[in-house]
Amino acid sequence: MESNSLLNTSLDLNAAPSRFQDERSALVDELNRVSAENKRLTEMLAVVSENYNGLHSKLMEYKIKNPGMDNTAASRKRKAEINGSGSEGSSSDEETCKKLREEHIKANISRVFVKTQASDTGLIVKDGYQWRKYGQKVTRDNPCPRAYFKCSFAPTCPVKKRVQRSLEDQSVLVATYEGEHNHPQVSKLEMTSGSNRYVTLSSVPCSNSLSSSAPSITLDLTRQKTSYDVSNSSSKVNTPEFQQFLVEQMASTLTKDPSFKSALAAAISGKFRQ
DNA sequence: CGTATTTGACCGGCGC
DNA sequence: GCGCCGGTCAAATACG
Repeated sequence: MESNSLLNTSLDLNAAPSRFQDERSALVDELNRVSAENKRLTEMLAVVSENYNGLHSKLMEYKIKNPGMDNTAASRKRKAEINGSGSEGSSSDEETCKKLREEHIKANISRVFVKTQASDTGLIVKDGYQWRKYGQKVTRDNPCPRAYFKCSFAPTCPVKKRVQRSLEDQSVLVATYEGEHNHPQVSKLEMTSGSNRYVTLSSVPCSNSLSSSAPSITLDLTRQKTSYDVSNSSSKVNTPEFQQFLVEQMASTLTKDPSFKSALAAAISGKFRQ
């Protein structure tokens, strides 16, 4: 709103032609509209995050109170292990520790939806870490092959990831991370540069730590260059008005993008399922 | 030549 | 016990 008045002031001083004036007022209207939309979406996201955090903490409480009540496919194995060791009653401390470690790694599973360009057919998700591919498989539920990666620091770093194209939107890559890195990122540069421009839509962590389960949406703004080329107007880009305009336009573009909406919906429904 | 990727073989868990 | 399926291994191949 502040930028609005600023724009109007400069408009009067310059006594611009009416066509230019119309263009400006249209842009200001658009700016106001996307500001409102952005505000609304931010509020919605805050509500969703709040609900998720509440549900997640309740789920964790419930799991602690009722171990073994989890009926997901992933936990069936664990359940069998618990039952098996219970009936035998002879598992050593070493085995128990190993199982606990494995469980801890399995608990730190997070899913990340990554929007790629339509022309990008690879299964590479640049996340700042270095990965070594060790397998690829076509699964039953999805005709797109699933790629298996291990962290390059393995076996020191036990983290694995699976990358597969989304069944609903094949331009969206679904990366499933297993475990936590015990070393810093190899290159942060890889996350923001390179031939691919990614929009990391959402991470859906399900670790036991609440602090790490806070929802995050990371936008790679390099993508916007295609729509809003500012390379020839470097004198304008430093003004707060223009920067806000850019931010608003980026937000507007994302909210209008149907694939963004579908991926966001998938991420939110994923959170609720968990 | 060393390293990364590909791809068919193999293994273990699970349901019937 | 058998077959299916997802995950992993490791030899072959590609690449710089």
